[in-house]
Amino acid sequence: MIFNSLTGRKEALVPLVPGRVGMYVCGVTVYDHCHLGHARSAVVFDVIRAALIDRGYKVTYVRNFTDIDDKIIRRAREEGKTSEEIAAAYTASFHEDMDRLGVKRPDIEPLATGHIPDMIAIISALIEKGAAYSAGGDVLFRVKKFSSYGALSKRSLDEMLAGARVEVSEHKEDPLDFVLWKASKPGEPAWPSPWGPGRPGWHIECSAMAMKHLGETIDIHGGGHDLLFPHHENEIAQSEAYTGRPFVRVWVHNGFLNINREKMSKSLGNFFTIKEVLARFDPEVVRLFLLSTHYRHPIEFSDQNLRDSRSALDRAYRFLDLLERERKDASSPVHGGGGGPEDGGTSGGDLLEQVRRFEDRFDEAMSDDFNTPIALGSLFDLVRDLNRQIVSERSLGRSVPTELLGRAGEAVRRAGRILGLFQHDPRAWLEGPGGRDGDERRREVERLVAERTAARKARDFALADEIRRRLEEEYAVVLDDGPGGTIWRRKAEEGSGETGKSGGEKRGNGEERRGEAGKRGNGEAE
RNA sequence: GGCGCCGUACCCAAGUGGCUAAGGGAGCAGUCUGCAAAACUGCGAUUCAGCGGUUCAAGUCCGCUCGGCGCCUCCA
Repeated sequence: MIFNSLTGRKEALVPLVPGRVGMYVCGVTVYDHCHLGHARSAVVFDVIRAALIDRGYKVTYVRNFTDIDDKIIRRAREEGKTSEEIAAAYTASFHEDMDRLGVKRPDIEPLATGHIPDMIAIISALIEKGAAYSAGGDVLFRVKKFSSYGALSKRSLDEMLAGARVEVSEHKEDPLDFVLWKASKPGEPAWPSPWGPGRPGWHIECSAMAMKHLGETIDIHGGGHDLLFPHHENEIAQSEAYTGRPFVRVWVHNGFLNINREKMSKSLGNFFTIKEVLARFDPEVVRLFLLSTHYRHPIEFSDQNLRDSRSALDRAYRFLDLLERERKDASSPVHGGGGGPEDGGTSGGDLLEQVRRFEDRFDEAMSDDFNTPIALGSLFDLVRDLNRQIVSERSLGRSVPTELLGRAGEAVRRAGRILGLFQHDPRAWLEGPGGRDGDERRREVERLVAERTAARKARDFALADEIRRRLEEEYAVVLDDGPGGTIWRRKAEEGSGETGKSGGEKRGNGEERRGEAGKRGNGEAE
């Protein structure tokens, strides 16, 4: 089941072509670095795509770049560069962010500037059909000609007019009409067209790119909730007026990422870039955080929430590490841990049952409108259940059959592949980042641990404790004496501070606020 | 002004008519441990913003009130 913004309820996904899903998601306008709100959208649809593939669909995922637009032009002018240079730079920045977040590349990443002829073709056809008109070098869509306008955003033409915030331009026949083609001013980037040099309006590019790559009717069209109106409403109008067929079967909109209860956005200036966040938190921590709330609900960005996610992720990795160590122990002759495959016993049966139950619950959750919070809940249930089993077997002098340990680990890893989590080796994750000094640090830690083990053997606990203290203070390493020897892991480090402390103070100046300052809450209360 | 969303324990967060209100984080206590850590066990909402209503049964449906937010303009 998948929630469709158009119908307002969950529906079964019925692709146009059985077994294949065409999915288009509105990408970003490449005029600046992306903030965490953009990351949410990308991660959400990354997971949706993976869940669909897991369910056996052949998915074609298209996500565009808006690489020509007023903001890009403005930015280029400010920096004395070309629009192309700006677009290229921030496209690269976006890719870097996505790669770090483990967001897989879509199958196709079309550029608006690469589809100008397609847009012109659509616009020309719309004019012929009387759905659009040219005026003063612009081409506008005649909204009143499209009777079902407002179906997606559930508002009537009258209501929209009553809103009175619609820009009334001199060329418009009607205030609600929107631009398909925009005449360029001298010096601005321009493409030749039947209506003179100009550039595409924002909405037409998505229609053109979606239809070009996925056909006239696409199965899933997604984007942030803020795109629902007018962007997606306009896409529907122009596309359906053009083809006469339904444009999209299921509309999917992700909720906002809030900060201090407000939407994180460029125009409010209350954003943290993905790079800023990743400087303080591991990408998987960020992903877990983003997936811990259902994709349609708002999620609150805060240091505390990120730290909670880090703790939760550590718990999962500790569990995965335990599985692997148990496996080694059980198969090592030294331990002779009896847990051969035939040792199944009663607990083995329970355990297999628990793993299966987890798989079922996980799939069920993901199938129910991609309910990642429930999916994660089922995962942590499994963690608790298996930890419990392992402890109880241990107390009986036995170990859990290695096959089942492997089966459990695989189940978690499969879930992790869909969510983009648990992609690290558990020991490497727990021990902390390697890097240039990593090996050096590791050797030193190992040496101290061995030294302490010797001290413990000699029952020199004073020295052992001293070494532990040193490891914690100098290496931020915490020790864990277990039946299989001493293991160590990095202490959950405190974030380095700056970014999160302010907790979303608005950025005072910044170009984003230009002309917008005071739009809200500028102190002039009535 | 129009349309819409949200309000669940200290924090985060599922649950959308019916078993004891998932799960994570934090806290406290216990088991284990030379000491720790982890893990496990127990404690923690007789209650789901408030008030009415529908129903045999409501956190879940309806109405009102209070509080927060979003879209209507570029925005994931």
